[in-house]
Amino acid sequence: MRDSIDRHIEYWQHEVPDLDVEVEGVVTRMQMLVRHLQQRRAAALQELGLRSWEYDILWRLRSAGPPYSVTPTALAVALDTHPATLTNRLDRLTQAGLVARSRAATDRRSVVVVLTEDGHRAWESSIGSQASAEQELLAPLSPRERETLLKLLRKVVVAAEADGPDLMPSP
Amino acid sequence: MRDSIDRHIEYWQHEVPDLDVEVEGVVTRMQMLVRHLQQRRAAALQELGLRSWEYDILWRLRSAGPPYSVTPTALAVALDTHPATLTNRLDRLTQAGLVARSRAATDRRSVVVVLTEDGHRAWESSIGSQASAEQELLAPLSPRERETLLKLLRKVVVAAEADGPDLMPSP
DNA sequence: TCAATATATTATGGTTTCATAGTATCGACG
DNA sequence: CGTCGATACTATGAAACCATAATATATTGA
Repeated sequence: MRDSIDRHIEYWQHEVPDLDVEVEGVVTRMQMLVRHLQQRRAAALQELGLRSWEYDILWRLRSAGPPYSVTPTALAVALDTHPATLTNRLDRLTQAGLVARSRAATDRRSVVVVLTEDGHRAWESSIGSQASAEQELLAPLSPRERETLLKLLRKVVVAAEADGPDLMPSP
Repeated sequence: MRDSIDRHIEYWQHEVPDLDVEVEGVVTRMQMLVRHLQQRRAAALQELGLRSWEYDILWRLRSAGPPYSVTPTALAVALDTHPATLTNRLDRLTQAGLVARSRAATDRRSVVVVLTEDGHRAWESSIGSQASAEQELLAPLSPRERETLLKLLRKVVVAAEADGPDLMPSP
């Protein structure tokens, strides 16, 4: 069984002979799958009136656990966005009533962003569609295959983290 | 052996009990690996005075094969960027002397973008670092493991393409 | 052939993002 | 204590991006 990536790599071989077909095949498929999932997630969120970046912020706050508060700096690092961009986005989320800012008790330079009740509701209404999109993507694999895939990816991640910072930034 | 994604998912379970740990583990790792690779690629390109989007366009033109020409519309689809954004970027690449525009012979509504000699040189100077970054990432896997990973990913891609368009847009 | 519709690209204006600098607070050290 | 450097966030202006519409050419069908 072949897919569009097979066809492309076969085609590229004419142009770039010293291409590692297997490496390219793995990397390109991961890129395409991530992009595909992003598009599906964005479409599902749009139905609920949310943008991807809005969901990402809500998700970060939610996964921080009670009291569901994170500083803008931590959010900027975790979401890989410019601090000034985050200020703008938090303004808009505040405007929409999904988050609120308040001064940190311990360090008054800091601001903490917290989920409002509306924010919790917005997140809860969208988490289901997000999770099911991911499950749908991996549905063609058997439980055994999924486990194998997980182990292989973990091996790659472990090695990548051995000589560098975590790939998963902490909130 | 555990990685940062294991730690995070374990943590999330407290907050989101009905989380499919395995699905989340696979999806999150693919996302993180793709992001990591993008950052490494961008860093390597910066050394050569190129931006990621510049490389992407050069790569698309190169992989099109002789005469290394593609229309802006095809590029916009393949690179998933807005046509107007592409116009702007082609302006800048033309300014830099890496590509040139000319009217298509068969359809004079169309424009074809071609690689200049400088464009070819720029691409050739960067392809090596790109390929080696990808190989480095997958180095921890044995040939057998890489093959397994490839097959599993292909299976997912094949299923995703069964009820939709190709994940890999054609140039 | 000519009108009508479709296609390919680019120009324009509004929104978003980014780089820089500014304000306020904290911590360390004399 | 008081100054100095470091940290946390945000305001400002520049750059990039996107949605829309405009221009030019092609294609179709009387």
